[in-house]
Parts: sequence; C-alpha cells; structure tokens
Amino acid sequence: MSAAPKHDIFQAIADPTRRKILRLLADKKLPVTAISKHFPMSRTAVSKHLRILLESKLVSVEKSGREKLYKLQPEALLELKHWLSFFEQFWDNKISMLKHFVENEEAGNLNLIIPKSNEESKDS
Amino acid sequence: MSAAPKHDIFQAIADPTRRKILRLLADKKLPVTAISKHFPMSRTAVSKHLRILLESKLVSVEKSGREKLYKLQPEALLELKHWLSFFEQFWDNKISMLKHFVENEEAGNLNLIIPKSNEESKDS
DNA sequence: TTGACACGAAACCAAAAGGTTTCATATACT
DNA sequence: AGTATATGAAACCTTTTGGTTTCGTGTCAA
Repeated sequence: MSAAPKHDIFQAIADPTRRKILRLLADKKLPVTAISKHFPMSRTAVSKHLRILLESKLVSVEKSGREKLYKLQPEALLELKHWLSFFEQFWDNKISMLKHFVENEEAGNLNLIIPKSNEESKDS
Repeated sequence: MSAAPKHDIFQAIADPTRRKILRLLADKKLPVTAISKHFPMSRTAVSKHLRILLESKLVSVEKSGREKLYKLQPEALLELKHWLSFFEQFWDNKISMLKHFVENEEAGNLNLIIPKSNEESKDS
C-alpha cells in the first residue's frame, strides 16, 4: 500500500460539492460539522467528500481536541495548472503565451515591472 | 432546448480517456475512427466520450464527406483557468501572484521585459 | 462517571458512468 | 446498382458515485 492515489485531482474537482468545499477552506481551516452546515446533505456525506479531497492531497487534516480541522492544500492544484498550460499554447492570445513562458521558465531570468497605476484601468 | 450544458467542463475532463482525446485533437482534427485507434475500447465508446466533450464545448465537429472531423476548442478551458486563478492567490509563490495579476488586469498597464537569456537557467 | 458532542466506518440504495453489441443511415467507390 | 466505409442511436449490463441511516469510539465538560 502507499501512494497509489486512487482519486486523481481531476476526479476530485469534478464534483460541485467538493469544489465548494475547497472554496470554503480557502478562508480558513474548518471541522467537518462546520463545513456540512453549508450543504443540504448529511455530515457523513460531506465527510466522504473530504476523504476524497484528502486522497488527492487537496486538503490536509489536523487534529485539535475532539475536532479535526481540514485545511486547503492549494499546491495540489499545480498538477491541474500544468495540464492546462499545455493547452494554453493553442489558444491564440498574447497574454496566454506570456503566461506559458513564465510557467516554463519557473521564476528564472525574468524582469517584471508593474507600473504604479495612477490611471484607472478601463476594462477592454 | 438550448444551452443547458448537462456536462460541465470539470466533469468532462475528469475522465482520462477524454483528456487523452483532447491531447490528440491538439495536433489536428480527427474523425472518430482515427481517434478510437488509440484506445482499447470500441469506436462507439469513444463516440460517447466525444458527445460529452461536445456538450461541454471542448470540441466542435465539422462534417466532411462521410466523416465527421472533431476539433479541439481550447477556449472552453478558460472556465477552468478562471477557477484555478482563484486558488493561485493562496499558493505563496511570486510567479503565481504575477500570473494572477496578469489574469485580472487582462493586458492592462503592464510592462514586461524578457531578457535574452545568455545564461543557462539552473533549476534550483 | 455520566452525558453531550465530533467524528468515521459500515451497510445499504438509487442513479449515473462507462462500457458492450446490434442496428439504421448516410456517403463513397466501382 | 451494389458493396464497403463512417457514424450515431438504442438497448443493455456492470461498476462507481453520491447519498442515506445506524452504530462505535474518542474527547470534553460537569
């Protein structure tokens, strides 16, 4: 036994409930009971979703007294990001190309200058 | 009728077969039979996967004689990208923050200077 | 030490997902 | 005209998924 993940990240985020859980955990660590307040289903059901998120490393858990605090582990989304980056190459917009470059250089030799925007940015 | 999607993009990419199909279509338009050559399952099964990809707008189809050519529609992945960008905010690396900025400014007031890299980038 | 709370495991169930085979239809080839 | 190719629809089957309820265990508070 060991790291055979059983649930990959793509499966993990396929379910809307699980995506919403991830959003909730972005704010702060939460125990199961608190999380399940946000859903029209039993605590046990939410618990099962959390197990899947755990298996795919999207959350971690930490015991605190009689509670178990679940915490977002956003780094796990890197795999998804990487997968996406392959396709960005095909959608023909300069910004995406820039980002693709940044992705692959991974914090290499890149200078960035962000001007202090004293002008309101008009969208479009 | 109409755009009630039934299959969202998250579900669509949850299946490994469908992800592989997307990769194949990145190279070029292909008919079902050609695609199914790459998989240990029936053409009909692949056809069903394609229907799901169609429903989520990840591919489009174009009739050509007796064939139907399936084509990648990478823009559909924007939704995924957008979803991801929310979480990048939480993963603490400067590059990701940069990309988050780029994302939200949408080609706004940003100066980028990419030096001609005469030095090999050592991955740390 | 007794009771209340927080939690996951187990057994169960209905519906959805992912396959199969068979069949009908449209197009192309000769 | 007649045969071969390309495809999707239909009916069917099995496994997985997402939910339920019930129960046992650990922890905290009196």
